[in-house]
Amino acid sequence: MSIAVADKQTKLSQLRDGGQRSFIVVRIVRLWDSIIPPRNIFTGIDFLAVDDKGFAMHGTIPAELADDFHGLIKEGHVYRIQIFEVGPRGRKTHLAIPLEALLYFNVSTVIEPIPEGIDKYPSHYFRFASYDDVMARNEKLYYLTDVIGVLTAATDVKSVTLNNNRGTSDKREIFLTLQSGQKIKITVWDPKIVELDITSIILLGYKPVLAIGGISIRDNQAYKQINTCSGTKFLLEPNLPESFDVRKSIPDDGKPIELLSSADVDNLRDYTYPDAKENRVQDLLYMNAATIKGLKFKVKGKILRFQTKQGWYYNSCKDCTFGVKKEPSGYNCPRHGDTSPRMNLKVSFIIQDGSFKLQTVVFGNLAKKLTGIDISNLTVSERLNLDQIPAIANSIIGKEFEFILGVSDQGYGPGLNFKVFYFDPVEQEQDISFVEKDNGDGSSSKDLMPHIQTEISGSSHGQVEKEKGPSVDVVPNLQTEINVTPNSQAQIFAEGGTPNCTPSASLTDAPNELSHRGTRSRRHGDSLFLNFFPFGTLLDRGSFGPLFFCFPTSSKKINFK
DNA sequence: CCCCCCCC
Repeated sequence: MSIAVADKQTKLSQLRDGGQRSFIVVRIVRLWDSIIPPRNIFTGIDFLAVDDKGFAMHGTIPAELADDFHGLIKEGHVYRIQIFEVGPRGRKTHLAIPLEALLYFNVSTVIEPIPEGIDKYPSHYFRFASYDDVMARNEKLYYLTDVIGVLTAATDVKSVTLNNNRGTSDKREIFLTLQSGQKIKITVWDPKIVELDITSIILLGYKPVLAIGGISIRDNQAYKQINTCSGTKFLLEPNLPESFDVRKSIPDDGKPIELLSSADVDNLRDYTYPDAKENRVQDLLYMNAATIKGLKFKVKGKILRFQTKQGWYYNSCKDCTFGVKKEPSGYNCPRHGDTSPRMNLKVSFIIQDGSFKLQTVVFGNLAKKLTGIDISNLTVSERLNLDQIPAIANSIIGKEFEFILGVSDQGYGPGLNFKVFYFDPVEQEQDISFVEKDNGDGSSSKDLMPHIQTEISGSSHGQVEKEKGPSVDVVPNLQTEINVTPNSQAQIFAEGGTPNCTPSASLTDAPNELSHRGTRSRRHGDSLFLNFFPFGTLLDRGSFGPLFFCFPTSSKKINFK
């Protein structure tokens, strides 16, 4: 096979929009099938390419050409690429880096591996965001976010029912402590769940440093929803300067990652409402409901009494929490159509701090935890007694709690009504408290990092922000790659370990790597996980049991504050 | 084909 020789090489930073006459030489540092959830639509093969100047570009191989190039391009390898196009993408979203111009393969593109003399090509490219960066970002940003931190905890896998009859999707929450000491919760969606092999990570026996490239951040009302997407890449114990910074700030405590119950985490708003402002009951009374909509507040108060004039439960759809009423045709849910009703707790109560009082409402499972009311255990007469709350609830009268509150439009009548998003009993003796470090600027790593990309001047794509320098790993092949082959769960390679611990042993070598195109056929090994860790039994506890426990040996009480 | 829950 003979390949026409383009006359000259161009560096990525010099590329202009349009068809390219010259060739480029780049390392493919990330490579993924771009798949849009929840219907798993395959839009093409995307990649992140870096040249020997440390300049990065997002590239894409259109879906029609994917089969032609699939076997020719592998993550971690360096290629000479000739005859391609440069330009923006129609839908500007989920790009790996803040650069609007992409590399586009076309039917004439020629790609040749460069086997030697490739040490100058960085093995990784990250632009790690600080906690404050993460909190400032949302779906308006067209590019994805990279983070690095210590992986401290993970939940079991839970199936989520999507809106608008779009089926279900599996998720697992993981918790990352960033260098500043602040924690973020990241939702890992199927099929990324198998790429972060939690079983193997537990077996490490310590909490590892984890770099994550390409997560998307959304504002979901007041809290940050941080999701994986098809472009997300996990790197365990990466050989990066930032790894050392993170480890220096967050020393190894010698314990494996914690396993949390997804049900509990869904009610844990310390993570999902990190911006909740501390306030007194008194402060909230002077606020304007219209202007604080969506905001969350952290307040302390005692439970004065219940308000049961409008009952302590409502009837909801059996499959969701929409309220349903009896119609001539039966019960009808806007989401699930014909349904049957079930009782759902909706408990209104007054909290007091000094002489100031606040009307609040708490729903569902959170209400069950707060009040101790278990609807399935009630007698018929208790259920029928709409204006008298079951006696067990009275045990919390007079008790003090810290609440996460937000204005509710589901309250009782006009005026300020607050919905409870989370509560935590205020106890005399605190057991173990997580000590949050003050939030420094988290930028010490910046000084150690080469600023290659930002030093490039006269780039034709002036969009690269000066926010952070790139993190460039110039020592390839030393970091542990997470093995993504579904049936090799127990394999995690140690630093500098096995010979197949090379970038090429990553995503593209998994035999069924492309099998999820347009399908939902892939299953992960969750049943194995659940067999190992019987969450249901361990976590079936009273209202105020330990929030978390550490598998497998200890069952300590931890207050996340 | 176009980026997933978290409602009441």
